[in-house]
Parts: sequence; structure tokens; C-alpha cells
Amino acid sequence: MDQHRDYEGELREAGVRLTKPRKIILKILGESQDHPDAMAIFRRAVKIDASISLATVYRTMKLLEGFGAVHRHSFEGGPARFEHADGEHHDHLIDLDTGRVIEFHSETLERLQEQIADELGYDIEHHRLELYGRKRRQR
Amino acid sequence: MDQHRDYEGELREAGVRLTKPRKIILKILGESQDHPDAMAIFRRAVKIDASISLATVYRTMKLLEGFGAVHRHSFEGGPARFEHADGEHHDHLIDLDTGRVIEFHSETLERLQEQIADELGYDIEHHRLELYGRKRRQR
DNA sequence: AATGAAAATGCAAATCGTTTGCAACAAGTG
DNA sequence: CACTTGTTGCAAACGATTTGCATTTTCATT
Repeated sequence: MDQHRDYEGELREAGVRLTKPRKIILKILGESQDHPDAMAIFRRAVKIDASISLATVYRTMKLLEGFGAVHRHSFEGGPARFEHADGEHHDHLIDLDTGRVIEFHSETLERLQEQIADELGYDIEHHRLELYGRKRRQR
Repeated sequence: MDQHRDYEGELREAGVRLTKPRKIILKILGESQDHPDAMAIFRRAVKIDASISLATVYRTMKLLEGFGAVHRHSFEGGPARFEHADGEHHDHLIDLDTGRVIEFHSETLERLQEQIADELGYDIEHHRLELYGRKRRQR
């Protein structure tokens, strides 16, 4: 249960400077329960420090992605969306009516994928599984 | 085994005009065994009719997608890639070293996905599953 | 086969999300 | 506190895709 990796510490050790924009973005990501895109992160950041630029948000997301601190998702249609990498792996179900993103995880599914790749002679580096659906009409 | 849906016929019936660019693009897609992006389709089309424009390729892809005649894939990194919709549903394994796309299908996987969505109270409209991997070192 | 209305095209300009060059600036070391 | 170097903000550049518009085509109708 590694609830919270110490990304600030990791970054510092890697010789990356802990700048004001980075701290702010890291904080925003840690507090976000949704999957914001760069613009949304930018808007939230500006409220804390009006001088932050969108370019820095993008640069920071790329940096954090490299450190495994955030995951980048490219759901259909829109821009890339990010999520803090704390917590265990999961896939996404996107509600086509509301745009809401529901996370789920299935060990069976994971193993099945690996088995499929194995049969094709491959090792999976990572995968992307997105289910696009609508809430079932009750009854 | 609906080997070949008659897309030209379907389009005509829907009141869509069967223009020269559309015929050419349809032919190219039918003959493609790979997953070309718009630019690749454009280049192939230009060889047949030099006056075709890239804008028309994009417009046609959108049209055909609407008819279910082609599937649009947005693999990591690059531009959207298309594939003729003939044949049965499948998912993709992308070779990270070569970029090659391998198609596969697993009924078990499909059913598992539906079961997962069902448990979350959803009906799947469509899904996207991409495995990114590397060829297993032999032995 | 000629006509004409509507749809589709090619072109260039516009758009969107994202990246980049560069001069000004700030983090962390000594 | 000063210095070195990484980082920033800005604006311009980018790649993929879309769009406005004048011109050309298709196809139903003569």
C-alpha cells in the first residue's frame, strides 16, 4: 500500500529543480480526483499563481510522465488527460453521455491480455483499454 | 461471412454521391492490408488521380466512418490510422520496435469486458484495446 | 445528350492541442 | 550572497485536422 510516493523527493534526487510551478502542479494533481487535461490543470494553477504558463504545464506533465508520477490518457475526441499515478493500475470506462470516467481493474483481464500477447510472441510493455458505454436502462 | 458489404451501394442509397475521389479512396482502403493514416491514403490516391486533395481524404474518412465503412484508430503518438471495416472485430497489438500492428481477437476477452461493464451498470457501445509490446526474446 | 440544383471538391486559411527557441529569471550549490 | 545552470514565460512554430468559399461534379430530370 504505497499510498503516497514522495515525488518531490524523487525529483530532487534526480537533480530536477523543485520550482514553484512544479510544486503547484504536483499539488493540484495530488488533489484531483478527476482526469483533468492540460488546460484544466493550467486554470487551477493560475488561481494559485497567476504567472504560470500553459507551456510550463505541458512541460511539467511530460517531465512527471517520465518519472512515472502521472499517466497520460488520450480518450476519444478531446485533448490528453492526466491522472496522478498513486494507486494501482486500472483501466477506464468512459460514460458517453456525461463524459465521466470510471476506473476499474480486473486481474483476470490483465492476465488474459498477457496470455494473448504471449501467444503472439510478445511481451506487453503497457496497454490501453477503454470501454465506451452508456448507463444501462434500469430494470 | 459477410465478406464484402457493398459500401458503394449503401452510400448511393443514402443519397451520397459516388464521386471520383470517393471511389478511389474506397478502392485504396479495400486493398490495404495495413493501417494507413490520412497522409498515406492521400499519397496512394494521388498516384491514381493527381488532383485529389488531402482535405477530401479527411472528409471522406469522416464520411465513411459515419457509415461504419472504416474504423479510425488513434494509436499512441502518431496521427489517426484507418482500416476498412470488412471482416470481424479485432483488437490491436502494436510492436513498439517496428510499429507493426498485429490484429487479434478473443471472445473470452470480449465477454469479460462486457461482464465488467455490466457490473458497473453500463452497456458497452464500443471499446478500444491496444497492447504495446516487444517481440519476446526467443528461447 | 443537354440542363440545372445540390452536393462535393480543391485550395488556402483557420483551428486545436502541443512543442519549441530564446532571453529573462530563479533554484540550489558553494 | 554569488554563480552556474536549469527553468520559466512568451510568442512563434508545429502537426494533424477542419473549414470557408468559389469552382467543379454528380445525378436526377428533361
